[in-house]
Amino acid sequence: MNRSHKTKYALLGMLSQRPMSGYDIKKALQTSTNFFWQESDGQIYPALAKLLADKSIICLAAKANEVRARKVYKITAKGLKELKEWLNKDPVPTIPRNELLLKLFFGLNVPTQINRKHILEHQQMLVKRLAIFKKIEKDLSNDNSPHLPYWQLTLKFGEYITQAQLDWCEEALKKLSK
Amino acid sequence: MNRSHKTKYALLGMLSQRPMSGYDIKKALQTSTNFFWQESDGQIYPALAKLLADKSIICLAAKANEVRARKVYKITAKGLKELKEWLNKDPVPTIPRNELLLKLFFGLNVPTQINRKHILEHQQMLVKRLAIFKKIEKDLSNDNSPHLPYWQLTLKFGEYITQAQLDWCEEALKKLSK
DNA sequence: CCGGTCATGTAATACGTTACATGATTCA
DNA sequence: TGAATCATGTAACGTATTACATGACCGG
Repeated sequence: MNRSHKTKYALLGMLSQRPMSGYDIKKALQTSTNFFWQESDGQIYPALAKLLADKSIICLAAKANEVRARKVYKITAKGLKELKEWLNKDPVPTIPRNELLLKLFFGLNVPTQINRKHILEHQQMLVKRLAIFKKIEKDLSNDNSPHLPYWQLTLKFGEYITQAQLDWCEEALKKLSK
Repeated sequence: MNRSHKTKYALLGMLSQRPMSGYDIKKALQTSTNFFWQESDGQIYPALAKLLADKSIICLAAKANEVRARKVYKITAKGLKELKEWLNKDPVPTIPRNELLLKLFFGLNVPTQINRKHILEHQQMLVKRLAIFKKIEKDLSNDNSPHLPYWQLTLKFGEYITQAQLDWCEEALKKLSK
C-alpha cells in the first residue's frame, strides 16, 4: 500500500545539510549522489511544495513581487524528525535493470563482434567514471564537513563497483575473443 | 520521444531461446536474469498480447473452450528481426537508485550504530546471493546450450559486483567502528 | 479436501521523465 | 547582444507495480 516516497527523503536529507533552493538541490544531487541517486525537475518542485504544505520545511524570505523568484527552503524540526525515522528503517534493496546484461544474455542472436562492441563501450565509460571518482576523492580530502566520512563511504562504493566492472570487462572480452 | 519498450525485447529474447507461455517466461526470468532484469505480471501479459497483434510472435495451439488456457508463443521471423535490430543498438546505461547509499549519505543524522546495522544486513544478503551464484555456476557447467557462454558472462558480472560490495562492506564497517 | 502452484488477465495507482512555458541574470 | 546558466513550475506521457479476479490441477 504505502509506497516509499523516496524523493521526499532525498530532499529532506539535502536540506538537513544546509538551506537550499530547489535548483540548488538539483545541482547538489548532480554533483554528489549522481551515480546512485537522481531526481528530475518534475519530481523536485512538486515534492518541495508538498513538504512545505506539510510544514516539514519552511521557505526563507523569497523576494516578493517576482513571479519565479528563487525560494530557499530550510528543514523544520518536524522534517528532521521524519528524516531520522526514515534513516532508522532498513533500506529496501531494489534490483536495477541492466540493459547491457540483457543484450549479452541474448547475445547468441548476433555476431560476437556486436557483443564485444557493447562491452568495449561500457569499459570506456567506466574508465571515465573511475577518473571522476578519483578526482572527487582528492577534492574531498580538503573538506572539513562533519559529513565527510559518510560522503567518502558512498564514494568508495562507487569506486569498488566500477573497478569490479572493469575487471569483468577484461575477462568478458577475453572470453568472447576465443 | 520514443521510449525504449524494453519489456518487448526481454520477451522476444526469451522466446528466441524456445517457445514459451507467459508463465514460463515469468519463471525463466526469475531463475536466470533475476538479478539484472525483472518483469511483473502486469507487464508480461499485455506486452505478449501486443506482440501477437503485431505478428512478432504467434500462438501455438492452445486448447479451445478453456477460458484461461495455457498459451504457448513462438517468435516469428519478424520478431526475430526486431530482436536483432535492438541487440545491435548500443545499450543505454541507466543509473539505478541505491537506497542504502542514500541513507549512508545522510548518515550523520543518526547514531553510527544505525548505519553499521544497514551495512551488516546488506552484507548478509550479499553472502547469500554469492552462494546462489556459485551454485548456478556449478549447475551451468553441465549444460550444453549454445547460449552457455553468454549466460556465464552475465553470471560472472553478478559475482564480480557482489564480491566488490562485500569488500566494500568490510572496509565501511572498519571505518565506522573508529 | 486443502494448500500450493499453474495460469491468464485487468484495474487502480504510483513513479518518473521529458518537453514545454516563462523569464531573469551573467559574462564573453 | 547573444548564449549559457539560473530558476520555477506544469502537462503529457510512458513505465511499472500491486492487488484483485478467476479457476484448473496435483500431491499429500
